[in-house]
Formats: sequence, structure tokens, C-alpha cells
Amino acid sequence: MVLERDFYLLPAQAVARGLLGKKLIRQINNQTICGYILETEAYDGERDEACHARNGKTERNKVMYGPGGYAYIYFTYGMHWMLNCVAGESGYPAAVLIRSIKPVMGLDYIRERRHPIPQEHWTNGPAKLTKALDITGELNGVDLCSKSGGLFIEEGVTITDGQVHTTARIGIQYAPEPWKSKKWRFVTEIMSGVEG
DNA sequence: TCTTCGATTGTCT
DNA sequence: GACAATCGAAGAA
Repeated sequence: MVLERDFYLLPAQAVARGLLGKKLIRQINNQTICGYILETEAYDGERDEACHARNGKTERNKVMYGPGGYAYIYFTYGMHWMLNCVAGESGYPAAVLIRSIKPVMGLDYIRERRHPIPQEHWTNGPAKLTKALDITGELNGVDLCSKSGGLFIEEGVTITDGQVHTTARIGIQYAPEPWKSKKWRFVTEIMSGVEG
């Protein structure tokens, strides 16, 4: 079942927690690639000094200002694409960065794109998973609640609170406190025991 | 195993 | 003109 819009209209932290264990699905060229979401980060509003919306609305971040459930995909470090899903109501800029997934379908497709890198390193980073699933700026703004965009999220496995670990966000050393230390990174350790 | 550092370009000041 | 929500190779230990 594809996750419905309501799921994404909650605050970014709730969406980030809720996405753990859900299935990220990419359909391209009649192939389906999918994996369980293992790691996310919440970016919450213009007041969050680590959020791209901290300086207001721009051409780059405008998708974040729309309603939740759409893909916000941006380019950084001159070579990497990042996948986020927009959270919250329309008008409030918030998003959840997908940092890591466990691939369970379309392994041949990923292997082709990521060789000779070992399997455990295929999708364990935000730029790695976009490369593995062929996610680029062309998908910026697609509706994650619709299968027609080629990128969407479905119900997956249940993750209990005991399986969730929270830490400070990664790669935002430029941000001042308290934002730098907010524990808005959500990680789960279900690498084994999950079958597609 | 750990740390350092180069790659490479869109976006904003 | 500065720098970024990163990766992975190379070198040190």
C-alpha cells in the first residue's frame, strides 16, 4: 500500500521516525528497485539553521514549501544528489533526508550501477542510494503518493521504539547551536531478519 | 582501523 | 567568490 498524503502532513520529526522500515520504491525501464528505509534526518522550518530554508524561499528549495509527500531532490558537493521527502502542511518548509536503505529488490540493477563496490556499501549513504536507484534532479517535485512518478513509498515492516536510535545530524557543522546538536537523525538496526 | 583530502558545480551572498 | 545535508581513495599507524 502506497503511503497516503496524511502520513506526510505531520511534523518532520514524526515523518522521519515513521519512515523507518517503510519501502522506498523506484520504477524505471520496467524494472522495480526497492529497499527498506533505515536512516533519516529531519529538517524543520526556516528557524532551523541547518535547513535549506533557513534563508527563506528560493528557486532551489521551493518544493519544501509545498505540502508533504513530494520529493525534494537537490545537488551538492558538485557531484551528489540527495533525496528528501517534504513534510508538513503547505506553506511550512520542512523535509526528511533519506540517508540509508536496505535493498531487497532489483539487486541486479543496483549491482550494475554500483560495481565493483561491495553490496553492504551500495546504499548506506544519501548520495550512494540516489546513485544506486538512478535518482536525479529530474525527479525533483514528484508526488510520492502516486505510483505514476516512478518514485514512491509503501508500507513496510514495523519498527519499535527500542529499535530506533537518535543522534545529531550529519554534515551540518556550519549550523549554530542548538540546531547542530538536535537529535533529529533517526537510525534503525534491522539489517538482518528482514526479507523482501 | 583511522584520518586526511581531492573531486566538481549549482546556488546564494 | 565561497561553499555545500558526501564519497571514496590514499596514506599513516
